[in-house]
Amino acid sequence: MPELPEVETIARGLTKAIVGKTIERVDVRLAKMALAPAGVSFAHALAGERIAGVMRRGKYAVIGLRSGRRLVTSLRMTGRLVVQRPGEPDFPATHIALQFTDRTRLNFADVRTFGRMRLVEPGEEWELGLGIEPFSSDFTQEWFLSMLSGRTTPVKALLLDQRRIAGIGNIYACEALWEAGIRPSRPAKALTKAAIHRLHHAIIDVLQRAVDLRGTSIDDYVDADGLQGGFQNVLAVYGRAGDACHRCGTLIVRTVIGARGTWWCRTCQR
DNA sequence: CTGAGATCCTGGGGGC
DNA sequence: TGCCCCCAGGATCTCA
Repeated sequence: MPELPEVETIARGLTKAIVGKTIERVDVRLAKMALAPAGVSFAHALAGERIAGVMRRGKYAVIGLRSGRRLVTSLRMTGRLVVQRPGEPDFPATHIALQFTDRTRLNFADVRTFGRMRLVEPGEEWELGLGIEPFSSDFTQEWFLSMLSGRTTPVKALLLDQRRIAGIGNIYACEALWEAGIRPSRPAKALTKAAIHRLHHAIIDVLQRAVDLRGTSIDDYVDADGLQGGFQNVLAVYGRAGDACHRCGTLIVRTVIGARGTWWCRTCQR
């Protein structure tokens, strides 16, 4: 599932690969994945546009266009944005293909077809309700403390809520809670100030280490060049049910919180 | 405001 | 070994 580190890696790769290129035509093979504008106008609106830059916001990849419009892409679970060179076959399950004038293509592929692209007009607010960036100066210990305070919700569910913090998904929520030594089901208001500070630090640390390793490739994720990340090799808990905790040797367990698989250590996370 | 549940899909895993 | 069935999972919406 592409989360902040994966989308950041994709955005950086796309910056190198497609900035300055001009879109010649767009093939929308699965209409529902081009959310707006609906119908053929999506492809028509993009034809002739030039790529100005690529950035990330939360788990969204934002492709900036010379006109000031932005192509906002949500990858959901299995979406991929991969650049194809001339002569290379389309990536499997490509549902939207941006063909550039130099014959390279940007393929938006998604086996489960949950991903979406949306063309946003200049000045149009698309990120209303999206929470703060973990790497921004807004993500302070004080803000985090007040966000968690008084809530009976399991702390893990709050980490996954994109309206509060943008970019954390299931993998990095599990990993950060392990690093901070906090039980994922713990009601947020039951955390000590010291624990909240540890978690704040762990979130930034885990996300930064994952960005440095170009993301986590478990099932589907690959970067803009089709390459896998490296963080799957250093995961502490995610997907490790039955394996020994790196810290204490206790076997990692999998439980369900908020309908999400949750991996953690019963000994070091309290 | 908050939480629960449904929805969308399909590859892959589990069960028999 | 082979086949069928079930279901995870992010964002969004509805409902209590």
